[in-house]
Amino acid sequence: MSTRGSKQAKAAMPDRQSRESWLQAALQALAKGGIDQVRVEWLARDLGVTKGSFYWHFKDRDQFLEALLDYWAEQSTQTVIGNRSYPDDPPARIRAVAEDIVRRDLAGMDPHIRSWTQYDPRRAKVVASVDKLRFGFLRDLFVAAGYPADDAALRAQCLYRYALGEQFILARESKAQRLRRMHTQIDLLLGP
Amino acid sequence: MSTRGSKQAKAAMPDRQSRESWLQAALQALAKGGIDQVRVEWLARDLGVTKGSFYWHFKDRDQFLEALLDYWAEQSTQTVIGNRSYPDDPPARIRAVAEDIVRRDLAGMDPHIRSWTQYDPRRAKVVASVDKLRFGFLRDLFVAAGYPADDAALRAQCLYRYALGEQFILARESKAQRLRRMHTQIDLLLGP
DNA sequence: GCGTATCCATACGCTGGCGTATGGACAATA
DNA sequence: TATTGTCCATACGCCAGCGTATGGATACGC
Repeated sequence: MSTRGSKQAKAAMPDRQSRESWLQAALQALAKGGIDQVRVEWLARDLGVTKGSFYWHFKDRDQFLEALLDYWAEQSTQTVIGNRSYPDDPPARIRAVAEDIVRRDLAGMDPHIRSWTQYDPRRAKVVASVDKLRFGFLRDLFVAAGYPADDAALRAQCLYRYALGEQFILARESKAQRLRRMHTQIDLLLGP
Repeated sequence: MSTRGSKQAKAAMPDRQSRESWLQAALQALAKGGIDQVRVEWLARDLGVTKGSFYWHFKDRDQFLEALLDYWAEQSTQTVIGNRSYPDDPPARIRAVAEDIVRRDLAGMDPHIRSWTQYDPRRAKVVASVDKLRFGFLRDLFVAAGYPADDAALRAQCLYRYALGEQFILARESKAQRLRRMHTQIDLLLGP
């Protein structure tokens, strides 16, 4: 599947398939224990190969981590935006998007990402762009719901920060509880 | 100062002074770059001593990290609760506490702490207890503001998650902007 | 078949950070 | 002055994880 045809040119596609599998494995490791769980030899063991493969696909660990951050940015924006078809009614739309955020597999990754990229300007820039994109998406929803631009922005920021904070809490809760609380927050934001 | 008298017993107090300075330095390192910035020899360099001191005060790095987590828990609960004298009027009280949270030096530490302790049951337990304490404090404020227990709890949870999420955002904002947004959130929570 | 490109295995050197062993500096007490 | 206890410096062994060098395997084109 994918673009791995049989008669591809020589230096054209640098074999995305296996390259992406490394990144995927790294994301999983990152989600579990933070960035210091992303070790070349550990990922190799997870994938059932050796380091030889890694150093064929990537120059070194640093460059790999850069690629990993970009990969995360791509994943975490694509999955939130544009994927599903949401209802047209603005309030219902906001609720649907918010519920989708709660359900996301990428949920829980953010603490590790932020902890990792903080105080590294180059990396923080990538995270900031993701924030900007996700926030803009939420803001437009509030604009569509009829709030003036300033107010919509403020409400979107509140919702976004709430959603991020939700990922922090390690408490074992049912998804229903999280959804109920999320609805509480949204209902407040959809008020006057 | 403190309890470091001249005629203390032999094995009574294990010299808290210098022990705490190690923990303090570790907290600062943690705030900057996460838990993998907390390295024995790096802290020693920061403190102007050598590892010899560290291994006199602590058994090994693992035990030190346990102590560090407890130290953080102690700091981050004591600073929020009980320290200052807040106004008596419940709404004003909530605002004052929230502003205090924004101003805290410990702000920004939470992502590192959460990323570090996630998926480590023993450590997660410590963080959960801190959450419980801070949440309880906020909930009582809403109860004092006249909300029934269930509603107060829900609103406190919303506020707490919002405050945590605020620490995630790396965007360079003025403190005034953060305060204004915080007031927006609080005003919503103090509504019907 | 032969050459070439792609992808991975094996083996090795190297470094950074942990932990330990040992002794020295300093203060307090006798 | 001698002794004891507290705290730190120095020097070393050790290992995990990074990166490299090299060769083997497989598939494809000629």
